[in-house]
Amino acid sequence: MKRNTWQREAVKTALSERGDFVSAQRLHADLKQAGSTIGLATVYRTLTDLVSADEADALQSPDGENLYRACSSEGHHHHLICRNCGHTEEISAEAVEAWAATVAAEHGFTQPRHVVDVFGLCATCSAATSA
Amino acid sequence: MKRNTWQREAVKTALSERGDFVSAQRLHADLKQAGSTIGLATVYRTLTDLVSADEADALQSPDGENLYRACSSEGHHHHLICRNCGHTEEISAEAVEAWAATVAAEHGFTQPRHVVDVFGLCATCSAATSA
DNA sequence: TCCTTATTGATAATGATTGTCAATATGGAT
DNA sequence: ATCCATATTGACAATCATTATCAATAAGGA
Ligand SMILES: [Mn+2]
Ligand SMILES: [Mn+2]
Ligand SMILES: [Zn+2]
Ligand SMILES: [Zn+2]
Repeated sequence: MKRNTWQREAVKTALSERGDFVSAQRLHADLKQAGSTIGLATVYRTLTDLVSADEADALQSPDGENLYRACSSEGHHHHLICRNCGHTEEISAEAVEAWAATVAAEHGFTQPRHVVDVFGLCATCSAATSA
Repeated sequence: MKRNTWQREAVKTALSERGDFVSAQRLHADLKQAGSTIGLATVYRTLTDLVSADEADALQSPDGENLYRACSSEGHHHHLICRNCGHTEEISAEAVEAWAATVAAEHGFTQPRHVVDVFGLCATCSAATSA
């Protein structure tokens, strides 16, 4: 009984068009800027739903803000993020997935979740920095 | 001109005795519980300082709270954390280190850093939950 | 002991996120 | 097409961790 609303579509579209990680606050501000009357709470709810449905990925910025991104690849995966320009590339990490599950089990931990992100300087920013 | 205060010592001691990751809020509550008159702002300031001085490790819990821990081991390592009671076990992950470096290089990223933490329910909390 | 000023802590302010709830809109049933 | 039960929305308040203020205090060199 999941209903289709223009609000949900608006969030999905805005997220896809952007490509990089965005905060709920900023996405809402941009939507309003473009003339939308969508509410902030709805943006939060929709983003949370998208993450649950594996249609978007979330991560925490160093200052604690939650950032969201429309994922092109299906299923669980991780990210390689440029800490200078924010450019993001999706990466699979099967070896790490297995490792996380194994190490949790070995220590008697259940319901394991893992946070795996790689931050660095992308090729472009690396070149600019060394120049 | 860094001055030594009993407040700073109290935080360092409390953090060391605990061993696991704690939030500033909880550490402050425990200190007060034990009779200390230390202020909350001071706990926050001291923890931030300890991290800067590499005397403590910090990480973000899944719900966005900042957690701190007095680290015994010097080198780079990761953690297996109970998201219910905060119990922490240090884990080494050589395979993950290598993987992170490799995947970064493959995408042209330089100066790679990684965030790798596993959250779950420890054996004790798992038993309590299922009971 | 004196004095400069780093440090403290009660309190207010900030800011992201979540809860509330009456009004609205969706989609299946009639 | 019309009804209707209820999922969804959005303005607003509430929560909660963290930070900023700033007057009072105390560390430690002179
Ligand atoms: Mn992704
Ligand atoms: Mn550690
Ligand atoms: Zn870049
Ligand atoms: Zn536990």
